[in-house]
Amino acid sequence: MPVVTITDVASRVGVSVATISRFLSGGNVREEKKIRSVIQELNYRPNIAARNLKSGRSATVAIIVPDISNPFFAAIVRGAEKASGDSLMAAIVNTDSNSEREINALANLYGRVDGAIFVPTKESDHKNGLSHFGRPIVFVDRYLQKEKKYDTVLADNARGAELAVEHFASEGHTKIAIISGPLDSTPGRQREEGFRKALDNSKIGANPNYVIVSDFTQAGGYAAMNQLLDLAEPPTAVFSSNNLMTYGALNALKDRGVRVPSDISFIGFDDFELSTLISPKITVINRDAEAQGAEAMRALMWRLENMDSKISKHSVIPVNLIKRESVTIPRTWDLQNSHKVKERQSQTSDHSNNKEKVNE
Amino acid sequence: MPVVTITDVASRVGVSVATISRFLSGGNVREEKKIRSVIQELNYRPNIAARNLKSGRSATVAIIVPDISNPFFAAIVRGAEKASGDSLMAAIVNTDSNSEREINALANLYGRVDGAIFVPTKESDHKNGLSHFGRPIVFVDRYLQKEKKYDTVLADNARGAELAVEHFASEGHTKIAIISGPLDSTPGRQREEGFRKALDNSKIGANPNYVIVSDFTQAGGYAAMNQLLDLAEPPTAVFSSNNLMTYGALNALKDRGVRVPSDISFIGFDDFELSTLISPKITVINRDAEAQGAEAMRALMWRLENMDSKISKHSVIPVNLIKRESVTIPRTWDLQNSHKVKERQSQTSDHSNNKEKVNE
DNA sequence: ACGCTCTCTGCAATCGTTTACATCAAAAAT
DNA sequence: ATTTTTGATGTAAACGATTGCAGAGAGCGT
Repeated sequence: MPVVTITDVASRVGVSVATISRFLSGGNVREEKKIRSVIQELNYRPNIAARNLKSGRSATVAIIVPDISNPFFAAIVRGAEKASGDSLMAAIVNTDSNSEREINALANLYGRVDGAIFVPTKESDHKNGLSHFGRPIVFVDRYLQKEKKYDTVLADNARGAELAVEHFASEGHTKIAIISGPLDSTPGRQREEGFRKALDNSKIGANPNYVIVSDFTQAGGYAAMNQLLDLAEPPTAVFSSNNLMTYGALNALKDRGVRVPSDISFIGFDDFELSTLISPKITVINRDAEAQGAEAMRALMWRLENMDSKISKHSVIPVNLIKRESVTIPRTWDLQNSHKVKERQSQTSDHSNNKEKVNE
Repeated sequence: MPVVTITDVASRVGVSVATISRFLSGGNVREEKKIRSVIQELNYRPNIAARNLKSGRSATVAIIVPDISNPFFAAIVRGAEKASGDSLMAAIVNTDSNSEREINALANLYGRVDGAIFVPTKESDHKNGLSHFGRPIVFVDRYLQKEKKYDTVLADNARGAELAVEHFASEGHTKIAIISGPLDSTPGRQREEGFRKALDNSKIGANPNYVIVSDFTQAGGYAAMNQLLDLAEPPTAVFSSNNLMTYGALNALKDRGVRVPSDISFIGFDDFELSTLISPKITVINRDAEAQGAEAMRALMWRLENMDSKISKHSVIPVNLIKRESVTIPRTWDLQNSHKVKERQSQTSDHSNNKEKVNE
């Protein structure tokens, strides 16, 4: 099975290679019909490497995510793929939430793709890997704080946290805790900030004991929830900043025999497949992750067509509250003793060095 | 920022491009040190398209899976990526369990990758997409029955089903049902066959009413479990052929207030993240999916080095039973009435057209 | 001093496309 | 009938790397 090239097709049809090439790129040619049949007959496929070399483009983009098995990232990828249509092929790269692997991926991808959709693990600097990459990058869900020139498609994280707090508050909760993601990741930071800002606005005030900074993993959520339950005055409501920590937190609750929502109310960020299988069904903050991925792909495609544009685009995906069964009013005992929380707050608020960040 | 090519490096160092190229591919050159520093200084990166064109290889392989958000496939991918090391880059392609998208992926990948690890959705024929692809393919977890020449890395599916049946039987169950995957997918077919063979071997015999052929989705599992519960004599033990259907089946059980394991015993194929979060903890048949992915990558890499070898390799990944809390002895009532099942079996066994397949 | 091997070098062809340019026939305008 | 316009075509030069080939020194044995 010899490899068939454009030259073979040309000589078989009896025209020059230029004509075949023009046909391939949609130009008008006289022998269109014959060309079509010869291509079919010889089963000719253009050599992509040659095409890339000449054109300087690969018609491929990368989608770089920390953990593709996380349903949320999977949805982002799906949305992006759908939006890419036939014109572009998407190569998914999994970094296992490992910054080193991110840098590696960018290096490997250099020259192979025309651009990338990137979900970095941390907000901290990527040295100069990005400029070396030298191609458009759209940041989704997370971004690098120091890299202002790149397009971003983020969720309305602060608003999501706010919705959770408001919902808790409307049910009468005052002892509201957050299991936060890492503060050097965009959603972790923004949700934590939103959470505390919302508490301040509602005059409940943030209790630093009720802010546990964890790591977006199931194990982290498990440990964080235990930490909250070990407090002298455990919270009556807990907001978990992502789906994996939600799994862990619920696991901890179950292991300690704490019932949801009668003992403690719970809201998680990001809906998850089994949210309705477990009991009770979990109330969550959600956003359309597929739409977010699609928006990112559109942004990237626009950028590829407008490489020289200096303006950077920043889209925000709305969030919403899905009420299910994991939130109810606090237990009577907690209601009666809620003044204690306020006392405790005023005692502790002075050494709350987290507080500063809220006002940034 | 002009693109810097090998020529720029060569002229800067004061040698020919051939020398630079030889340095790049590890040859001995006199000016090694200077070349290194100039490359650094100019930030030269070889043009991959040019390299691919000349060499005919891309140093990239594709991993094509039906649903990357399924933790099982995610594990396969992770294992494969790990095994690939630095020499190869892996591009993941998601087909959404859609045969058309599979064909499309193969076509798009043509020329872009040196080979592929492929998890097809169905066992039925891929027309001639595979031969058009013209590069090594290793089939993992699933394969195409008509394509004998390709390497495969399958799980010991039949043995897995057998383990489940044996475990049920050892607890005294005789009314054992399977929620099977589609019979035109490898694991679906092999698990169903293993299930029935095991029942036959154990002299319990397969009851066709207890074989529900579903579709490997959560909704399918839900419907299938309901169908089983609607039987005049529901089974006392149910084996679900994959993780997604397990979710659905457990959901159905919960919605109908059927308790596991006191009312019904349950085993699922493939472990899943939340298997210990839900109550009771689910007993499963498991296999090391990462190892399976790694084995596939090794097979592919071997094949790439031995393109002309005519022998095809077929590896089988072992399975094991993870005992947790979802299996116990059947309820007394069922025990007492177990003879009824046998009556029913003999009544229905004559119109069991599924039975034939066992003896294939 | 001679030929021999050994190691490194540059030259130039090559991989399979795309595309600027010139060409040329046919259709349209005069 | 002649000029102009139109549209498709072929020629040939890229794109940026790799590699067979031949040559040039250096080292070494005789």
